[in-house]
Amino acid sequence: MQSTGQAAPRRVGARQDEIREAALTLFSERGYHGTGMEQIAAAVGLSPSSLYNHWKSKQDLLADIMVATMEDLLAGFAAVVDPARSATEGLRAAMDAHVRYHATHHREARVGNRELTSLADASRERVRGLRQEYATAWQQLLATGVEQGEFAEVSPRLTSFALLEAGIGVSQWYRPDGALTLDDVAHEYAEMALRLVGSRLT
Amino acid sequence: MQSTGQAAPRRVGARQDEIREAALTLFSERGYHGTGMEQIAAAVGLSPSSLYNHWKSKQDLLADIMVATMEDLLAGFAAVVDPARSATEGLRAAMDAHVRYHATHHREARVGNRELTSLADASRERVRGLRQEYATAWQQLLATGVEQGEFAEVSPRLTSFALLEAGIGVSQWYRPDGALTLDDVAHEYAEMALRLVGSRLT
DNA sequence: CCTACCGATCGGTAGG
DNA sequence: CCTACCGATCGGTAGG
Repeated sequence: MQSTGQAAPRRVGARQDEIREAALTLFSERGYHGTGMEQIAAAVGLSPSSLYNHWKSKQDLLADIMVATMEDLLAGFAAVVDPARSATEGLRAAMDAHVRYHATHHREARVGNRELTSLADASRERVRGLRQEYATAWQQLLATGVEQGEFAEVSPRLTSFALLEAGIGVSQWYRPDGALTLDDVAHEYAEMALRLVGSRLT
Repeated sequence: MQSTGQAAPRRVGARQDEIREAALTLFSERGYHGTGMEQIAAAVGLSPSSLYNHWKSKQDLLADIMVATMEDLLAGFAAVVDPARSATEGLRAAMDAHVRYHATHHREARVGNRELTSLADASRERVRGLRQEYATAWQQLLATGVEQGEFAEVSPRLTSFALLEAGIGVSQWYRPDGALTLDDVAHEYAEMALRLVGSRLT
């Protein structure tokens, strides 16, 4: 929780960010248990013991990374989905943001999706709660579209699971220097989402 | 590779299977690097050193599990997709099998999707090759449907990524004692697949 | 299949 | 921010 809600004037140290960044890369490549504090230290040019001047523990680094990831996804959803507009526009915007996030944050996506069981109880429950919040927001968006007759009679639950998972998968294959631009991919997936729910406003 | 291609008359020991089973459960719960040989031994009531009478190494257990998983998925696809039938029937059958596998093998799905980087070079390349083979089979199935005008003009690559990922996701939430039966889920996802490609034969 | 044990590495602390 | 070091645990082997 060191990266959010810090109203104190003393800003977060650059070294702290540097260490977090190195940990994020290594956790995503080798997994939490496959990464040693010594490797993180080597990546930033410090001795292992010096890391503890910036972070309480290895576990704290993981918790900060995973909580921030879910908060970013939730903030992204809230920023682009306007409840005053149609469910079609909401779904298009949500899928666009969801895919953009995963295409540009493959390290966060990888860690977020494989290390839930590596978290200590308290932070695991916190991350689980945020994930549930995100899933519920999607499900409600789809339920609204179905109720208002804007979407076909699909299952909001199954459809939201399928769309979320498909979007997360983008983090596994998207490359900035590939044939498809970020705009292309985000647009294609948003169109897929509207096709899957059978939106009548497209 | 101890579970496949064993033409020798001496059959695979029950103990070997027992150990593999325990390793699969533990790897899926705590990850490969988060699991110790001592925990696997405790799960089957042996001392850690006795495991080495049945398996060469911890790494060998992981390789066997991950290779077998991909071979099962490929065999499942080949068993249900009949090239003589329509692309629509092929996609329906492929998605049905894909979802059934993931709903009933959540441990294998979890390990398969998070431990690729924990594999030693040789087996990692082997698993990567099998994954590529599976992805290509799906992509070709979709390309055929598009070429023959049976599906809409979707991107076989992106659509196959989305469908594969959505189906894998089922392993994360499906419960045998839940509201939806295995048949329900497999059927719903197969319908989603046909809707996503805009099949004209439904 | 076990006891006994190997060197290596783990996350983290003491003390300055 | 470093050196020096802690106890614990790691995967694996020797020998019977």
